[in-house]
Amino acid sequence: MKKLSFAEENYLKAVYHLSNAGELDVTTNSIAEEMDTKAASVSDMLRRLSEKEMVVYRKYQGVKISEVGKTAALQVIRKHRLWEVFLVEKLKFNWDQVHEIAEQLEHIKSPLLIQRLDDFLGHPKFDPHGDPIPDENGLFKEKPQVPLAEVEVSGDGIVVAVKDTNSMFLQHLDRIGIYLGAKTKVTEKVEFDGSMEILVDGKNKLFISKEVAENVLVTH
Amino acid sequence: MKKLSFAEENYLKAVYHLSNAGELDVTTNSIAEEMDTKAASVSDMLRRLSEKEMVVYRKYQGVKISEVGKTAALQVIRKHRLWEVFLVEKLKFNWDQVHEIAEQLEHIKSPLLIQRLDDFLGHPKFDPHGDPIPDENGLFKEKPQVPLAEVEVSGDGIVVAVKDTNSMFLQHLDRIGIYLGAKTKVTEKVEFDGSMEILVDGKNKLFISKEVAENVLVTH
DNA sequence: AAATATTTTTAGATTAACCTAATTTTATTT
DNA sequence: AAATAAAATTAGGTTAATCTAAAAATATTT
Repeated sequence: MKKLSFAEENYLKAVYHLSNAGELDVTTNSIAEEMDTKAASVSDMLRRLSEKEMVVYRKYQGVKISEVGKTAALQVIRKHRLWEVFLVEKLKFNWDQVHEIAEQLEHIKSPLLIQRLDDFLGHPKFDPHGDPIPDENGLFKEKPQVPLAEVEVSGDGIVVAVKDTNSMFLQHLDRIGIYLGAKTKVTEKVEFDGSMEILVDGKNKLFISKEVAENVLVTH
Repeated sequence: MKKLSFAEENYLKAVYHLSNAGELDVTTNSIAEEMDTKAASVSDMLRRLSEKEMVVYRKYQGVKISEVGKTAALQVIRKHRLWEVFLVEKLKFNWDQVHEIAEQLEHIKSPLLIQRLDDFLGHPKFDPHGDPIPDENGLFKEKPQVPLAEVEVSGDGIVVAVKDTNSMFLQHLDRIGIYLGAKTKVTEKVEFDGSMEILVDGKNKLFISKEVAENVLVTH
């Protein structure tokens, strides 16, 4: 596996994240939006990543990350998250200050460095945002997923799955603005009917019913 | 002062080093050799660095680093040396393993990161090879350093730096028992080949070649 | 199923950083 | 001081990564 450029690593990471760990196909436009570039640039890069067999690319049909690509993406993610731990635990940064710096540090190439850093940090399993840190083989434990209904008031979460997948329910989620990856904070819980008030992405206040709260799964 | 690319920073650093801290004019070929590129590439880059007023460039006459250029170079050198201290002191690397990794880390852009790293390391004044670490303003104190080769017979010294930092040389020093901080006494000098006999820490008698004697720097 | 809109790709430019080959300038010999 | 050698620059090309504008493919609406 020849080594990737910074740009290639960044695209791979974006594909990995948008595909929910490599499960779904990802569209050109969603990558362009995520990376703040133009669709034309994305098409170009996908062609190149495809030649290197990092993704499986069918024109006009979107991309899926390949097994090699997934391994490469996970190593970059591993480095990113280990550096974030370092910045918060050792250099006393706040968790909201570390992302930008880790975006740079994640591209440093030295397997030995990462091994030593991991040792130095005591083999942490989660980064300061609660995201799991893959090991040298790209394996990691997912945080347990809980229904929003079980989250305490003021508890944060990220929507990672839905229990019920019937389309009426999914359409309802679309309509009210709940989607995979959305950040949630429970702001109020109503005892008698199981409904709740939540804040989505720190800005959209929503009232959701017990039915919804029980079927939206978040990490916490 | 707009920010520089990795390549620009590397060229600036090379100019700074080759000019003996910005004193002398530097030739195109010497830069090409130092950086392992072609003279044509160097000319190209010098033109660009000159437009950015990082160097004073007169065609066919060589370059001198400008005041802004010197400041920029010193900040990169500061970062390089702080990261080297981190790698040796915290991550337990040997002094011959850190240069390559620090070459990458030195380009990370975040003044706050460097400030915090400096705090974390306890404001070291010298890197693992004995080279001084410039402060935020680019100032540093040099220890008066002389090559062992220039020390008189019966002259004492303490090893404070090495001129050559390639890892083969450093490993050789490790093997024969010369390290930063070692006390030296020149016991005999051989005229015809420049080799010498020294006593390390008052107990280990060593024969060292001219090459070694010229590349080990001591205070006296 | 046609028309329209949206998404994606291609075509063609641009910039940074490199290269080789040719040319120009400076230095060294004879 | 010519001739030759060495050093440096320019000319012109390449690659990665971007862009805008045009064309093509797919999706949606009427």
